[in-house]
Amino acid sequence: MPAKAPYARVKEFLKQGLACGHWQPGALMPSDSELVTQFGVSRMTVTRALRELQNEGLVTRVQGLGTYAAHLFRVSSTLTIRDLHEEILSRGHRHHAEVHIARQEDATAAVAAQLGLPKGTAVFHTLIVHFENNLALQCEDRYVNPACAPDYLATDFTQITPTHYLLQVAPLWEAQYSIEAGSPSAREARLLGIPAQEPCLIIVRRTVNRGIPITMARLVHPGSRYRVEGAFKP
Amino acid sequence: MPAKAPYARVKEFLKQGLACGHWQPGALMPSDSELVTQFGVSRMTVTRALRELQNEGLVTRVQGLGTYAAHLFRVSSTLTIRDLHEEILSRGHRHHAEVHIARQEDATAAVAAQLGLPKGTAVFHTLIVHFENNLALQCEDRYVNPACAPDYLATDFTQITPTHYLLQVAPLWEAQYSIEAGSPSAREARLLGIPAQEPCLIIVRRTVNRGIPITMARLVHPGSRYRVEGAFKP
DNA sequence: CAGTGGTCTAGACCACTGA
DNA sequence: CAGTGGTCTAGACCACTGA
Repeated sequence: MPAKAPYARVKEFLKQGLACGHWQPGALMPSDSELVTQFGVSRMTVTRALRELQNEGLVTRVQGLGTYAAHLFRVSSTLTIRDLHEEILSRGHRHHAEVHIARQEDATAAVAAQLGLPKGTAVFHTLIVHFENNLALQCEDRYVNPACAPDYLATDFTQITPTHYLLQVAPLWEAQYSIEAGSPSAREARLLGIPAQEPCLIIVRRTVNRGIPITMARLVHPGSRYRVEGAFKP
Repeated sequence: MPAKAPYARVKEFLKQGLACGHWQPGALMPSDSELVTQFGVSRMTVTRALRELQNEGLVTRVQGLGTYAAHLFRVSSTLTIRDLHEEILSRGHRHHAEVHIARQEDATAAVAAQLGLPKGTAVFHTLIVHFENNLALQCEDRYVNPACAPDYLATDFTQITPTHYLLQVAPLWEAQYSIEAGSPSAREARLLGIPAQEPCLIIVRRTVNRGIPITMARLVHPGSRYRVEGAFKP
């Protein structure tokens, strides 16, 4: 096992001090030059340790003032959103999809606004139900900006998920999403094969690439069959 | 406006190339030394740009081989979990809390297992309902490891939320959580003042500090009044 | 003014990979 | 072996803050 890198030792030292409360939130922490002296390393090394702590939200650095222990009232975590097909396969289960709608439509006012297009513009619309071991897991109602993916409707969605296809067409994404609990629409309940009053986990996601809206999707999951999990670490 | 820093220019250049598909996922990207030559900067500067792209999951670097465009099939995002009190105040609304339970109990087998304690150990239990402008927003059912917060029950929970208090006692957290849709229990429905069949967003969170479990909480929110939002960027 | 963090340079040594 | 990324050093100049 190789010795720990100096920047990692500095980082570890500071992290320990924060964890044991040696520096309370808001407290002034050692300056760069103090750490240089204390650890006998160059300033670049100290800087790297502190920049990583800053990126992790553990410290706040202010030019001219110093480095402060962060107020951890906002804890951020990494939530991984995966392609459903891949997620199901990784559990060792079978995935298949039923395509109920795959056509071009004139955008309603709401859809047009979300995709940044004039009302009435032709957009692609798909409605697909995804199954894990023959149990309905997700009803995916999606609109796509044709300018971003002109061949979208030529895809065989029983083989390739829209998410997978769109990631290939536009590899870099920005997105906003919301996660809420709600009731399925009558059609969604029928397609998912669940009672109309079953609570569902509903994710609404809007995706943008280089400022151009690509797609928006409403993903409805039976509450008893799906949940989002995550972890956060300091 | 100050000129953009050199490391930021290198990073921007690479990000653009990835966004426009110039480097497809898995493709070999320019080496450190090529970028040094191309941009006329020192290697530390190039390294910083690439390390940040690596931390963002956009590239993969392998010693001896090179830098590769990442496969973006997993997109990770930052989900911010905030202290509810702060969250409500930041919307300019009023927050108040009703404390229904605040006592010591003998841990059931399930609670003991989650907190890493023997069954029957004394633990702290609170049940608090949080209101935003007099509308119930969250029913918080929480168990706390007394070893981590011996004075927990002395807190006035109408003034200080358990989250806020525990963040002060143990500032650095690790946690696992799950988010799901479900029905409230009969008691939760009564406390929240909602129909028993209203879909709820349920967050279960277990928190650990330096390997020692601190607390576990079941947070139940009326689906019509609360949702989790987030964004991800490459 | 002295002290702070933000950033950069021009070198260096190392472990690693594949030819 | 030449080329790759991982990391470090010892300096430097700058913008910024508060005394």
